[in-house]
Amino acid sequence: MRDKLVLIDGHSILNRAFYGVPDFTNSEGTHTNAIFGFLNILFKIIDEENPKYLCVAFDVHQPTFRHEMYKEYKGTRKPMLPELKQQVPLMKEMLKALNIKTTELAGFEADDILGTLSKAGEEQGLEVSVISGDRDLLQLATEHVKIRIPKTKKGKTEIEDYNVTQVLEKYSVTPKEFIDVKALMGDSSDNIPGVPGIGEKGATTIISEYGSIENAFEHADDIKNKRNREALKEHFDMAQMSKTLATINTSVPVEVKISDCVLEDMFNKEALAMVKKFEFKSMISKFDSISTENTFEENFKIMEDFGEVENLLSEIQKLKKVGLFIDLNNDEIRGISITISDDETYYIPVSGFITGEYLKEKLNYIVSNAVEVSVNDIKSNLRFVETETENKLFDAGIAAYLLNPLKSTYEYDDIARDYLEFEVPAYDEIFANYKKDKSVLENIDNISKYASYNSYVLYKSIEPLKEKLENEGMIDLYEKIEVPLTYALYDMEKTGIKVEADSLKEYGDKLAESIKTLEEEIYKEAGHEFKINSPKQLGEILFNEMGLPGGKKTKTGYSTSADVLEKLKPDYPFVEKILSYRQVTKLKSTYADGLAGFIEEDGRIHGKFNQTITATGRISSTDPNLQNIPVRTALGREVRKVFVPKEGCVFVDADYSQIELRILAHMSDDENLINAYKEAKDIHQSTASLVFNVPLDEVTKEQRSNAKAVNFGIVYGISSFGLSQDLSISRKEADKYIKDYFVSYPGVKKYLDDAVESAKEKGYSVTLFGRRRPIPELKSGNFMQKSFGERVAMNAPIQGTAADIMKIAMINVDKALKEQNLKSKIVLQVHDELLVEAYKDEVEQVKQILVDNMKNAADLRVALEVEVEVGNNWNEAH
DNA sequence: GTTTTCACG
DNA sequence: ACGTACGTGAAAACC
Repeated sequence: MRDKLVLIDGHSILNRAFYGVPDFTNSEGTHTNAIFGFLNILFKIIDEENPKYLCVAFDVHQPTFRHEMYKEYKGTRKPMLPELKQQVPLMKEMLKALNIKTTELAGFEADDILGTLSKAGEEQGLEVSVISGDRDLLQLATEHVKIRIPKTKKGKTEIEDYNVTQVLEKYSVTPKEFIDVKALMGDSSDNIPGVPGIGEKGATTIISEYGSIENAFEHADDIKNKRNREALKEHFDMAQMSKTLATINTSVPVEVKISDCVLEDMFNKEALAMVKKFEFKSMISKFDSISTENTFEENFKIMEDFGEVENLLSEIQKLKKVGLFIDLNNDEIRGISITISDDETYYIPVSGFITGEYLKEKLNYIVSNAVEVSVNDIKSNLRFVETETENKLFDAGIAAYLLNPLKSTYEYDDIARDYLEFEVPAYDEIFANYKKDKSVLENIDNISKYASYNSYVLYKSIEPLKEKLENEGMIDLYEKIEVPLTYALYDMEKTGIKVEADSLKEYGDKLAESIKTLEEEIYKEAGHEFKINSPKQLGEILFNEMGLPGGKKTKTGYSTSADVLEKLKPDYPFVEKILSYRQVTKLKSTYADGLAGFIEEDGRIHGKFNQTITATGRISSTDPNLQNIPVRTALGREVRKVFVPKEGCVFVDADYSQIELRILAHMSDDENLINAYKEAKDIHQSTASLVFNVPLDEVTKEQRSNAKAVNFGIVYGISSFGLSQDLSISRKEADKYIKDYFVSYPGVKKYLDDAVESAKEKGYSVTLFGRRRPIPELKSGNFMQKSFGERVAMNAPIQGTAADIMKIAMINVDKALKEQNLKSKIVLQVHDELLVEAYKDEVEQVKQILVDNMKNAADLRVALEVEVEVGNNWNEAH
């Protein structure tokens, strides 16, 4: 067997990866998609070929020899986008870390280096693979050199291979002849002019017959196609020049020797550190073999002896701070890990005399005897803690979230990397291969290692996180808002909300009937059965089989979204049935069936309210999502009727009225907007009056509704395109609305401009309470991304401030309910709405508490208004 | 696992 | 020329 040499065309593959992989950044805002794609291709190739040698060639960005001769043809290539450009040096660093040889040569293109090395490799008796996205290189294919062209589609990389036979099959010419084909047809991306008038087809025909441009020119008179014949005769000089340009130089003075390119020790510490920095989570498992060596581990102990544990914990009263991790298995305590000093970390598993109950007891002992206990998520730990925790628990997850709300997780490994400047193995590394081999999840060494790293990092992170919060002006936000809130949320989750399972079932049955009827009607009109909820099949039927007007919209085919169908509805009653079908199936699957699965034995749903998810500071709701229960249609609202207060209670529902617009009025200090609120005007009507320049009492319904859309648009970070879409008007008209709006509210205009400018300067936007949202998109060279960043800069302070205010209100409502010894409890929060399950004799007090605390949560230049209602189900109360 | 759609604020 | 309104989560279809 011949040894293998793999040669990679660096820029070409990076470029392919950049355009083939959707744009993304790590949490620092560095674009990493091209690097990710490159590595995927690299690892795939290495997996397949297991080469002995590997080398990556890059272009130097200087005029190359071949192009130097014909400078006038340079310059049509587009400049590299900054998102890609910034990845080039990082890619080279990454390769260096992987111990992969890279090479570049001033004055020559990567092609030439690859050509030279592939020839040399073949001569040394190696089997050579050249990896490039560029078909130019096909000319290099020989018996022992194959060209491999990776294609990234839909996240998967597939590689097309070309040896001599395959080139011949696909292009009907030999690799050498391929140069001549190119000389005739040209290549605009490579600045090869070719012969005007001869395209791919003509070039292939000529060369497959005559073998070369020279021979073809000699026999030019025999060429049958008149246009091609004349073109070749007239422009033979162009063809010759193009051939020079297209020919890869296979004898350039490369500095590297193939023997320098031995592939070894790729998966080392440095490379792992970079992969982690880039946050390529899926690649970390490739480094399994090295992840075992670690410096802290020696300080981690497993403590199974009852006496030892007792002894250890008896010292606890001296402790200032503790890092604590509760290890759960099926919701039961399986062990705990505590870190009590830099080199004392203990994992205590449940075994023998050490029972779950015992550990829970000790846990409470620790909390009451330590000055400060650092945990990752207070809310999820609270069910094991019965002792008073006031000001004792530090929540590293929440702190890390405030410092960067854009991350998807705030695990110990993220925290170590971001705030402690060291790397620790992540879950996937410790439990390597658990997807294939479940036993690794049971392995005590893995379990203790995981638990220990958790408590160790939690222990170490208190000061760095607090210091950072302090420096960034968010310590109050953390202490006064987020931490108290997490207790309020814990209570809400524990309380849950009662849902009538029987009524929900009936509702589901009713929907099922309706679905059946609609289905039959739809199949009848379509002429056959199909998956109505498949956009692909539906698009095919609507726009091809039935010939409805409307073109493509999505990457994959026709758009069949509601706003497209809505426009077709008046002319085609059929699509109305589709829309109904969509609505009814949605209600059934997501709500009727979906919610039923979450009703617990107490007849209540205990959903989760997540505090570290959103970019703006809102809370989110999952398992199930209780913040998107239908309200806009009558049939949807039926769902709300099954949400009921328990026996002896009613619901009291309190709603902020237009909180975001009021915040805008406050933050912009716009005179007209503030006055409108002060005079208690209908804000949309008032806006319409100003924007359309009509007296207040002459504002039409349509004008009001348009003004309402503009008001929404302002809060979202207005764009004429967005507004035009929403109102189904032209962009020009939308533009005029916006202009007129800004004339009416010049303060708002100034505020929004300032918000964008300030965010550009600082890199983040800020709410009234100091909450930050980083906006890396503002630095993008991509128009679309940058525009997105600008809209975010306008929206985030407003949406975020509203979230802050609601959080303050919740804390105070919760506190007031307790202080007044009421049994009534908050059960839901839906961004600007609070739902309280109120005992009947507490209703008046509850109403008062809600209104007072919500109104007084912030002192703005315009008053916050709260609407409060009472009902026997959520629908009635809202 | 990704894409599309749609429910809410 | 580009191609979107801001913030979420869940289900079905498809690959």
